[in-house]
Amino acid sequence: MKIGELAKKASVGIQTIRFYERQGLLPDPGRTDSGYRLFTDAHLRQLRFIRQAKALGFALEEIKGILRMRGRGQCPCGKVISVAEHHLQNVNGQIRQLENFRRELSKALKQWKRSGARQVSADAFCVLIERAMGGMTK
Amino acid sequence: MKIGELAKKASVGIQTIRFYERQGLLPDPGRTDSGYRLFTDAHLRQLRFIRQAKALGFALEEIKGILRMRGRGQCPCGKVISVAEHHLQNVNGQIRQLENFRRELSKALKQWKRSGARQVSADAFCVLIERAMGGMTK
DNA sequence: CTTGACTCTATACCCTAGTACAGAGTTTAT
DNA sequence: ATAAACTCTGTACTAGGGTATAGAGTCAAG
Repeated sequence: MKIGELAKKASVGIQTIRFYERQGLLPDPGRTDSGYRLFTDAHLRQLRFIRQAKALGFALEEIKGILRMRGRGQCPCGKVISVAEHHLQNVNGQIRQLENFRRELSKALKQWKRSGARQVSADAFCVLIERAMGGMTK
Repeated sequence: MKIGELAKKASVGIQTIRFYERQGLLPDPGRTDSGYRLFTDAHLRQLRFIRQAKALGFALEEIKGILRMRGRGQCPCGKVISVAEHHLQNVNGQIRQLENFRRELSKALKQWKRSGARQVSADAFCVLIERAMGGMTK
């Protein structure tokens, strides 16, 4: 398939595909005689994988590393695991922070709405954020 | 206090403080006769607030808006609330995604570790990410 | 009174992840 | 055969959030 079709199927822009190719995130597609890129379903799968991993918070560089390892078949070292574990740490931290914040925020929103919400100062909001951060490691 | 002391107390770089000042996130500090910035404890509190809000995922522009509202005392409109609600939506989505991913990832990590971990291919990791994304809205 | 640490402005640069545009060539539908 | 739609390369630009450097002035200790 040509680049436009791939872009549509993966819901990304054409420029983005060429950008990923330049960054080494997508393998060289074949070309027609006239130089048009010709992608396969494997490219589509990989492109979707990239977007998914990105949505989970992986940086393009990390994704590239993972793809490189995958390309070599079995991974002889614990690198995949350490990448995953590292990310898991971050994920845990983020979840804790966000949950804390959500709890405080939704509590405050309810109260504010009940009380007419006309007296909500941004100051109260700031205090809320400060409270929501309380007990955080970082 | 001078900029270096403030930087230390808030654990940010000196450049960052000047950057925030330029961006309108910190009010004009006073100056000595020779032009050195002189910050107060109020600046320190505000700077800490900025870092906290940032850690919660607010963009500098949003933080600026909140601070502007706080500066005007009471907020006459529901703007503070709508900022908060909007962010809460995002937070909920992020938490759901991350929890899903964490569950899958930690499960897989345990299995891999038990089984010697020498056979963990990056491919398995990719499959995991694909599974972790399953049932996601976006 | 000099040396080293600190601060000033201004400008430039970094990274991440794209997005846009110009100008040329190619394919497809009518 | 021609216009619309598509693709190519290369370059430049964007936004967000800083970080670095140069060259000059200032402050404190010995």
